[in-house]
Amino acid sequence: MVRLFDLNPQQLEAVKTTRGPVLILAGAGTGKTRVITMRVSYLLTEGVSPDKILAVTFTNKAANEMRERIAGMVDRAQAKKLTICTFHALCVRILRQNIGALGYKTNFTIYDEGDQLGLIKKIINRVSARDEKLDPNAAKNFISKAKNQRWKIVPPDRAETLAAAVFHRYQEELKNLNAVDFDDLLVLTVKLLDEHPEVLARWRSRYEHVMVDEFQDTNRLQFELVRQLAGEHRNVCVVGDDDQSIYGWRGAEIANILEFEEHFPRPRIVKLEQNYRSTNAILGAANSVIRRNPRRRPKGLWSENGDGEKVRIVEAPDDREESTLVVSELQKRQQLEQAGWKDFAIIFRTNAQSRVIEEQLRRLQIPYHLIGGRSFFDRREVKDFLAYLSCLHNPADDVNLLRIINTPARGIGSATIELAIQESRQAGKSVFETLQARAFLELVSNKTRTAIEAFVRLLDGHETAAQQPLADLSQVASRLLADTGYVDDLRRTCKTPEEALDREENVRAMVRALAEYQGRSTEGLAGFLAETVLDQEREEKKADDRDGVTLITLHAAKGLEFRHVFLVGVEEGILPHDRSKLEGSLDEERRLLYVGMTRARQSLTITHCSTRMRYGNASPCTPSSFLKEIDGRFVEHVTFHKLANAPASEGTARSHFARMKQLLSGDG
DNA sequence: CGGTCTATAATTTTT
DNA sequence: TTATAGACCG
Repeated sequence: MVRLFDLNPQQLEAVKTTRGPVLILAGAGTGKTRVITMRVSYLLTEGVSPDKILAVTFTNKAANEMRERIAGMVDRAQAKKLTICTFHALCVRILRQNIGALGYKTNFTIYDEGDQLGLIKKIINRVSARDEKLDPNAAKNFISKAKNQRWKIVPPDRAETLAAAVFHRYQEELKNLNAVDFDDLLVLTVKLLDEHPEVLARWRSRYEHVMVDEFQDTNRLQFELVRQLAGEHRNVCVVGDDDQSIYGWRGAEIANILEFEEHFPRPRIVKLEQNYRSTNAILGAANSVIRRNPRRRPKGLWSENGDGEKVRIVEAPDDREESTLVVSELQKRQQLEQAGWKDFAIIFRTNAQSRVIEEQLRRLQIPYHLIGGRSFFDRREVKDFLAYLSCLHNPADDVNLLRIINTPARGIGSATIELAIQESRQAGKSVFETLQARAFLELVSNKTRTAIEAFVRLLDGHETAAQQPLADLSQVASRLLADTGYVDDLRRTCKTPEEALDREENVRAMVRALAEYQGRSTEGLAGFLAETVLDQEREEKKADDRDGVTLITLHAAKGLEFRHVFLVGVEEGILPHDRSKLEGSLDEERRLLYVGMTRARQSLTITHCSTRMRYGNASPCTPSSFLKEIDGRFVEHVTFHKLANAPASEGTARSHFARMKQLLSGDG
């Protein structure tokens, strides 16, 4: 049953306002997730049919969590009928049914960013003259930005820039390949609903209530989609916090939340400001920083958790000393409070900062858990594996074919590949088809021809095996790996045996994932590939339940909380990052600091250095200008010397003392 | 063709 | 410092 009596008045209002547009401004730690799940349950008790409710999130993780929490509150059968998914998954669902109207086939494949880059490189080579060089990554960003702003695709003859020409070609090519990229999922869905009223009508009536989580992260297209789906009945409830908008560089439009009323007039606006996470010292400090941002919805977090210890700001001589200090402070606290390592997080702006800290933690044999960095799915061997599978599924997929055509090296070099691409373009055929064309084979040397023929036979054979109705796909995959000698090659090319072992294990994990998928689905290779592309949840589950200190970037830390937080490297140039000044996104950097600060429940320590090793040499550093903005009442400046020599810092000793007192008074 | 060497650049990363 | 992309030679 829905336990409404647990909610504070604002939360209650958010839950019970079920008609018309609602904007819930949910500050950090204000029980947002509870409000969303309760609201869904409440809708059900009001008699709304579960299949009329749509809840959209950004990540699969968030969607899964929401689903689980709701499942624990309501009838199982009802919970199953709710639509809880990411924007992208929703788009796939819509497109799989109706993309035909846009001239694509319903079995389109989804390109991830790697595939995208591969295609762009191919096009740049073709379009641009030798003297002109265009950075493929820059082109990719340009294309993504253009799509998210709903630019019209400019025909190449009228394109003012090379980038625009590449954009046009890219889009053409994608359609030929019957492929869509991540952005297209949104672009095409919005286009579809825009141009086909009958489709729009169908999806509009499908959902009577639309909820969106992390609304501050939506981009223009996502907002447009929400408007299309909810524009008529206007039962739309968006939840977010403009102060935690940190993905502007990815196209998130903070204006969506700031100017919500313009698109959904007269909404009910509910501010959740009571924080259940942190002490008032932490909240006061965080409030004083974020208040400086010009464009935001004013709000202030408060809590009933007491003042707590002051936020400590420490200056260290250099980054190495900084790590030593942070790690030893952390260790002291852990012992004093009998805390688990899981209670601690060290948060930084850039991944590179984690290195020195890791060294320190390793030296003291403190378990830790580094989040992010390179995603599992960005690993070379994982991508190769998926590319092989894609080729089995669809050999006409040039991008994936080119990825593995000479991996491991099998005697098909760049000159041959170049020639094959050219031929395939002239003949209007896929590269794989070209490789089998007599005309093409006559152009290459005997040796190369043999290599190509062997490659074609290899793919053909396994493709046939994979297409068998009852094929054991994981077995086909293992055999393919063996036949290509991929694993042997992996071992050979790795510098250290550990690396080889690690990579080998990654490949095995993919084979296992495929077996697991086949155990629960009948969608075959296509289904596995689509799911894998859209749910690249990192393989960190094992590490998750092990005890350990969390090392994490500010971005990745959003949404998490820790008892004790160390925010390191808070220096001008790092936070705010130098690049942000060029881009004029200082506000977003301030929000990053705000997000970092509000992760802490009990204690927050901010450190900065006088000198830092940057790219191999020492460079002087000054404290972040944001630090001056923190209200002095909540701060304690601790000198490095004092901290380094004291057996326990003042703050720690005080909290220890408080704890003792609590124990003695018998209510601890 | 395939390995090695040198130049270059360097946030953040939900799908 | 380090990763990676392109140039260069065997």
